[in-house]
Amino acid sequence: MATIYEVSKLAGVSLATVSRVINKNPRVSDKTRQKVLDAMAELGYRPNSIAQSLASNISNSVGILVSELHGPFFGQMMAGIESELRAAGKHVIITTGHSEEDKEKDGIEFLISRNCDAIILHVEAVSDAYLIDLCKGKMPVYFMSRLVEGLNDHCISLDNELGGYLATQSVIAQGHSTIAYIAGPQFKADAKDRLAGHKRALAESNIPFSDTLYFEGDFKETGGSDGLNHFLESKQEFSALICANDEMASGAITYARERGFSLPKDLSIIGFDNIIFARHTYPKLTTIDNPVNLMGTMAAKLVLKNIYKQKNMSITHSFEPTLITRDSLICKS
Amino acid sequence: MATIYEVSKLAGVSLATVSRVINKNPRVSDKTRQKVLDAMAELGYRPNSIAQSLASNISNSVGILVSELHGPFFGQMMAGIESELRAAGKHVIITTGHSEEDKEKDGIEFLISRNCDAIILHVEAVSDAYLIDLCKGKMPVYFMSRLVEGLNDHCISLDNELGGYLATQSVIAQGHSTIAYIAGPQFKADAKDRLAGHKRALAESNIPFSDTLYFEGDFKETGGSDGLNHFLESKQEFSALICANDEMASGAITYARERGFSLPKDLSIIGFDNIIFARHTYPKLTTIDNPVNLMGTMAAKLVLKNIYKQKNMSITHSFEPTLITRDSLICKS
DNA sequence: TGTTAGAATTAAACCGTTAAAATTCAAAGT
DNA sequence: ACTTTGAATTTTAACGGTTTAATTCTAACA
Repeated sequence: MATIYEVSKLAGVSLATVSRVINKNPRVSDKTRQKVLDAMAELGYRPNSIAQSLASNISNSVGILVSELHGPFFGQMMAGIESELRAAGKHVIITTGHSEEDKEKDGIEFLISRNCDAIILHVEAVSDAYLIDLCKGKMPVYFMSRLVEGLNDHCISLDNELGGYLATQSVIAQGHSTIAYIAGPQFKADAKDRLAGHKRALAESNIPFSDTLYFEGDFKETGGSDGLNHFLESKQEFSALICANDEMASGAITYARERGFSLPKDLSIIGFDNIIFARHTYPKLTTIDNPVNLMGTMAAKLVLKNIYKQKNMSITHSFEPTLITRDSLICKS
Repeated sequence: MATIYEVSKLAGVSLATVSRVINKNPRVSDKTRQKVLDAMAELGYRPNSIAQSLASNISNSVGILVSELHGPFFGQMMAGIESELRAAGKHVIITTGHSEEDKEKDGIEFLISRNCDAIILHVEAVSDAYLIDLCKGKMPVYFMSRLVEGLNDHCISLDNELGGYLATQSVIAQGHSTIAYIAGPQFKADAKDRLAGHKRALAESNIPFSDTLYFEGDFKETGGSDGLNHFLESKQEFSALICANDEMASGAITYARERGFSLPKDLSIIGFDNIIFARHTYPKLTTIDNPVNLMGTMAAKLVLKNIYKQKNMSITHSFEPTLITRDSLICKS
């Protein structure tokens, strides 16, 4: 690959001049600029962004850490961030944390060492204290789907407690009073908040929270089937099932039918997240919308505004979940 | 962030010695090594991988270009590549091409300029000629889900033609003879190959291919509903519907039910890819398995073997699709 | 014609690391 | 005691750019 040096030689100008035309610095005459441009074209020159990054301390790329690369939730999130950033000519460096503390830290270190201009994190295993400490460093850090105490400006978050409340309230509004709940892993803040919202709605209607109608799932399809199986084995009565995310709800729906249920007649089910596939279950899944794609673009806008100094960026830090009514939740018969 | 220079000063040794302990070069005495290690710990030193990359021309990261960040197909693919590479201590830089020629080229340029040690591409819009040319360059390039003429060693591919054949053959084996087909975008090689397989199976059974039972979809849910709607409007008779991927099949299933179909009785449907959600449609989707996650790990192994010189890597370049029998395809009544 | 301001350009230092060549050092061989 | 040898270490020059300060060039003005 041709270097800036070869370009400068061919064009008969200095390195600095070539650098200036690369960076669209106006302090170069049209004549000279053209000479340089021609030379670059002739050599097929392309700036080495590693070298640029080292010299200028700007990489035009922002680091992203997600828990997983697959799954509808992270897919939408990454897509939201990337499209917004890409439109502004910035690139994205993605790595994973797998919801494990060590791997999350490792991923963060990697992004920092890659000289990103900023990093956007979706971390679940790492402590608030660690994050607060991290924010004291030189690298600008932003958080997706997590509200860190005192770092509100750095967070784009969803009111998961409200979402959890909304889900349960909707179920109660349909006349259900024996309600099973499959939670997400409780070390994850969003799973915990959703459960808290569930409990608040329950309390508000004077329905006691019952341990026997509670199951901690894994946020995956198997969590839904395992949870439902658990409840069924325990011979509990319940007319509605709340799942802390749509994947578990899908698993539960499929498993319910395997166990001979007719849905939604025999059991009402509600999910959370409103993933694309939620409208392709049968019955179509009633769920709580989590505008994760939008939140992704917002996180991107946040760094565009703060780091790349773009104007006219209005930022919303906090998002509210809404109920999406479909077919899987009906009146208690 | 502390630099190697500060470490060397604190430890009282030269830059080169510090560099040697960073790189685990044995040519340094235990005593000195310890001094350096202590200094690094005290300063919280972390090598700047940008500078390392510039100096050594090795980045320990491999670039990945996918069409989209969301969607089950790419999710599985990225996850497969990443997990294998991560286990070997390598990192991944992901960017997107959005199935558009310009963006694909732009993404490739970005990855090259980032000094990746190799790049793995899932490109759809760019021509074979361009790729052949690209391979002549200095950057090692590998292709996912695409077979480029003469570049077999660089490709990890699925026999899509066979998959298409398999799907149609299975449908015919169930007694169907009026078969509608919703294809993927025909500028994509895999979509074209799947269609070719479909036609071969048809021909083999002396069933004529009918333009009126063909629809070119977009590989998304809407492609399925639009396609089915198109066939329904045209008052064609057909007892089975083949979709070139599972997302379109899901869309078709949902739409069929909206139009009052009872599935699978009124219409048999088969998909392609075997995405996670295929088992959560109702009826559960019969489909063709596309081991894209496995292919991802294989692509990673390929670069681990060729670029990072790891031993004991046995590579499979070509994968075969298999039929996954579930509930959405039944005998013609 | 001689100044001079301002624009265009260049030279040189720097970014944080690796690596080849040069140097120091200690132990072994004669 | 004096090389020889090989390991440990340092020196110095890359890597491919950016950027500041210094310099040259132009053209306008008195």
